[in-house]
Amino acid sequence: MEVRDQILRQATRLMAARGYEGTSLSAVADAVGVKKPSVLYHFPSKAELRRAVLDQLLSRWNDVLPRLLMASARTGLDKFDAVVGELLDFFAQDADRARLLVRELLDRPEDMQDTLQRQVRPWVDVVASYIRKGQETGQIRADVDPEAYTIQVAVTALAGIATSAAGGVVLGDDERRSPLDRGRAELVRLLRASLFTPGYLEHQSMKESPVLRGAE
Amino acid sequence: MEVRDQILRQATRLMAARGYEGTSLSAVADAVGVKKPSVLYHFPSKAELRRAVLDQLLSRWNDVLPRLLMASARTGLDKFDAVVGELLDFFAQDADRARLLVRELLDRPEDMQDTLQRQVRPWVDVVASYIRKGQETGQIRADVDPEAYTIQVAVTALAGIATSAAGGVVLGDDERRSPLDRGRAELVRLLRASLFTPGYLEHQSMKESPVLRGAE
DNA sequence: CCTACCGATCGGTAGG
DNA sequence: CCTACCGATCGGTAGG
Repeated sequence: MEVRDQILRQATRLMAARGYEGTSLSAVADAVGVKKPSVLYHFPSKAELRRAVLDQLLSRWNDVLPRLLMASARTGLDKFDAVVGELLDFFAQDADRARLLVRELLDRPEDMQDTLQRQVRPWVDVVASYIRKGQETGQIRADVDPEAYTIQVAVTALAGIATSAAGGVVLGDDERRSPLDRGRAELVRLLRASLFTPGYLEHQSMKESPVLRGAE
Repeated sequence: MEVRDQILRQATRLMAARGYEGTSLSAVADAVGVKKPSVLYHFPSKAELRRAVLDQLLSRWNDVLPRLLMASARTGLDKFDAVVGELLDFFAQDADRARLLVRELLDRPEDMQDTLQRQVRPWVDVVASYIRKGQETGQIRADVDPEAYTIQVAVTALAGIATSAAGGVVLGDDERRSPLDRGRAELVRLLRASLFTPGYLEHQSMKESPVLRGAE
């Protein structure tokens, strides 16, 4: 089992960096320290290896993200910033998987439709229902499209991480903050300012966010 | 010259859909209707073909985008929506090139750093200076980071188009609007609400946008 | 998990 | 712009 996990790890890393077509089974085998036929013993074909890598990615995110969001939603701090911050940190630390998912969306859009429908649609609905609660109590702007907003957050976070290796350099002349921090801070500001009503932002200063507490 | 242009067109289309490694010179030749050595007559290597495709992409965008932004900025309509709308339409109609650029950012992040620094950095500075003017007159929020906001708009627009073939399906059950229109409308709302000051948005209803007129 | 091997396809060249 | 060809590498198999 040790070798199988190593194959998955190295395949994820290599396919994230060079793409599926750009990653040979020999390259995966070399990275693990075995020969090519051993890779094909654990995964009967290259296509099956791709599927296993993607399955592991989605099951990991479906496992970790809910806990992470729940946990940060319970802290006493500014909850919106906490949740969005945790989300961005998670993607940033898991940059290889973020890149790999973007590649899959580009390589096989049709095949990914079913997968997204089953794996991420339920979570979009959960977040959207929180947004609707906030709209009923007047804390969230009435003109927010709950589902579209949620997807926008996910796509933006994903894209920001996936392209950060090259794109961060355009923001290059700030001495105090790294380009990544600067882009991240602006993204959090952008998402917050476009979600909450002006009155709510001014008077509450975002110290408490009933959007997330509403669920408890 | 006819064949050379056809090679560039088909290479752009194929590399956008399948990536550089997933696109063979034979596949490009077949799509054009010639044999592989003819492709290598016009472009001495596959790497040179890639470079030509990317060069054409960037020179086209550097040529078309400025005109497009200037033109839409002069109309009497809501200028912010016009400019952002034109930008999104342009990327949507040029989806192959948007996908290809995202792939290049993933495949060769280091090589793309120089290219971005030279080709897009100047435009980021131009847009950022307009935002600063809007901040001085109080129409744009003081806490907006001009450069980071501009890059965020570009990355988000690019990522939205590049992943729309697969991602649009998650927004699937609205009968009146297509998922793409819905995502697009929410993106425009999000960018607008996070840019302008609440007072300016309420009183002016965005009928005039001095942000862009400031340059005339 | 390995050695040895398979046909197919890759990018690229010679030569016209 | 073509035919003919090159060595290298690809995903995958046989057999142990």
